[in-house]
Amino acid sequence: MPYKFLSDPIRQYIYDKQWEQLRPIQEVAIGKILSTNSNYILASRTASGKTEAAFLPILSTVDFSESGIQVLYISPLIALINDQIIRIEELCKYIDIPVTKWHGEASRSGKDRVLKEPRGVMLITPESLEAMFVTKPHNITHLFSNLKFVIIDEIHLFIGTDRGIQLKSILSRLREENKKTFRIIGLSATIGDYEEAKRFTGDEENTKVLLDKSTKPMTTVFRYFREESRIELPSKLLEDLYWHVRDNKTLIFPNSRGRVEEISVKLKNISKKNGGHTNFFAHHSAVNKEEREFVEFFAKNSKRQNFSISCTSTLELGIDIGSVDEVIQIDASNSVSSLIQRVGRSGRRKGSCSKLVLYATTPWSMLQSLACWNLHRRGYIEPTDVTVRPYDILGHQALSIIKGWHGIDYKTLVQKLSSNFAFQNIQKTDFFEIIEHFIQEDLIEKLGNELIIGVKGEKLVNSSDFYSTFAQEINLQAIYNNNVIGELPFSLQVQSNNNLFLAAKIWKIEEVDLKTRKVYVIPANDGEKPIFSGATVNVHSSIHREMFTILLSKGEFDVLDENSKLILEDMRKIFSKMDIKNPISERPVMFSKKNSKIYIFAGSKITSTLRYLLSQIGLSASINESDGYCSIKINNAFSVEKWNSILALQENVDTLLFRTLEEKPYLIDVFKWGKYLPKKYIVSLIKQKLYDFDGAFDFVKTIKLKKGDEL
DNA sequence: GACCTGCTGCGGCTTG
Repeated sequence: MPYKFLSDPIRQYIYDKQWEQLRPIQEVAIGKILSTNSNYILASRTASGKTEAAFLPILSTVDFSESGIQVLYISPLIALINDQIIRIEELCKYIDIPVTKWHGEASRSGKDRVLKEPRGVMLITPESLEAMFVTKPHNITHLFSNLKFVIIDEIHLFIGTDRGIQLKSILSRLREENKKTFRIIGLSATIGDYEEAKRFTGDEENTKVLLDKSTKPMTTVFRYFREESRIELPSKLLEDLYWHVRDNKTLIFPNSRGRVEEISVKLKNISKKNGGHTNFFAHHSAVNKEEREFVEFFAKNSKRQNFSISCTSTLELGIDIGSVDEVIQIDASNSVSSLIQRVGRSGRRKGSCSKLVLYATTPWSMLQSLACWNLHRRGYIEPTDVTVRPYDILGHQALSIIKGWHGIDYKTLVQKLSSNFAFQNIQKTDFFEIIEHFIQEDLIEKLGNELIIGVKGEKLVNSSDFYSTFAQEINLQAIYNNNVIGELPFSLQVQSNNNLFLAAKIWKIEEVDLKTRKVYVIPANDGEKPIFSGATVNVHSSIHREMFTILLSKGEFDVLDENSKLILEDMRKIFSKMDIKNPISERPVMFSKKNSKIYIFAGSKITSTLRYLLSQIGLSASINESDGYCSIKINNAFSVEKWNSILALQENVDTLLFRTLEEKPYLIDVFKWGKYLPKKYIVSLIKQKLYDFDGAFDFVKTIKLKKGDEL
């Protein structure tokens, strides 16, 4: 019984909380964290008590009479820090240690207090740590040279991503500041690749995964309403949805900000006609922050009142909005991980179960939704793509180190970069090449053996934009009566006298001021959803493969409504004619004298790589939206010879990409920190991040194309 | 088809 190994004050906390027993992940984590010196990844479902599983043993074992911050909690979101600090402060009262939040919106006074007397626990974002390394490196030593534990919340968001590589580098730099090693505890409900998660600590050997695979019972319903137009949702779907949400607390996830607005405004209108409540909200990145916080507050504190929040992934993570009765997904989620996080927002109360409603408006979206749900049911979570050689973040961190040190010896910099575990797969010769290029480009200046920030580099490192790995989207601010409602993108839609939805309300645009990037609006009664533009969607190969498998199998799904069943039956009928015996090694191809269509079912990355390769052998190829992005259409006759000739490109991929970069120089803008690198590293980043050439060539080599129907 | 996340320093202002 690990409970007895906890310190007295922590046991008192548990007693006062009237917990009858510890959760499974807590039992295991307490035992392991207290009895070993390993790093741990705590993987268990949402609302299973992971935060306490980490903090209870850590607060039991750390000697807080020593000076310095000893426990550092790192979160990807400010909102999460603001929620967690309440729970953590309550816990820390029992051992009488201070808890400080440190992020861009945290108070100056709290920061000043902890700088005067560094002690206890700190909650921080990766960017705030980066900023401290760049502008106040003495504070890093002052605060963090006696760290015992680093806790990383929602660690799946960091694994393999740019932001995660930056955090890895920061952890590596923190290790340098500490004579004794600190331990790392990562928390997540959706880890798809445990080996990669272990590598995140920089000490794979000494990192263990504590996994609680148990799930909450979940009820699922599929609903199908065929789309009537490309722009608006079917009115019958909205009617059906309304009767579903009116007497519940619900979250609705429609995958795009425009749809979020459409749904919240239209549901509110339907509710008005039927005399229902008016608590229909919109929550996404372009809704003003105060409004979003109001919506979160409303959800958390509404005991009796029902509500319906239409939202994007802003409400996917652990921000505390309490529990909702039902989670509704409109058209398929693009990952299993995302679906799990969303479902986890319902049924959080003890004894209740998660309720999920999956609406679809096209056959392919229904199929993708079914595939995600089926993979989740089998306990599968897709791994995230990992950038193995992150040259761009390397360049960024080189600038960060030089700036923080106010100049550094050339050799010392290379030594620091090559011992940094975030860059362990990058060759030493590449460090030199990148630094030399930065010197040529005036990002770095060389004075003898000393490197300082160059003229052009100063502009970069002195901007607040330097601390993050992701780019800021530039929008227009929508203003009514001196209040900011939210943001609208630059588009033809944003013109005087146009009416648009924003923040679940309808507005008429009175004036657009492009200079100050402001749009002045007044309330209106009718309008349309705003059009936002976004990044490319990345659907993992496992989802496409599962879709194909479902199409070729005969298994029935009780969760489908009658319409969905008929749709699936129709799709299966078409594919049954294609003579595919093995969904793993065969794909259908359909062609006529003029056109052809190849079903890929191998994920977005391989599909777009194949499309690129086909265009490079002179074929006009496009990814087919009407097949759920699972097929490629070619405006030429198909021949096996042509298809196989793709393989001849295998040795020339770099040359092709160099040429593409020349033709389309704007492509490098995709990489916020990559655009300053020598061309060959940009080409490498394209290969690592945008495409999957190995996967594509492997597809051509191993997949047998079988002739299906004529087009 | 089209998610999300973060931020210093400084000048200049107001307020106690």
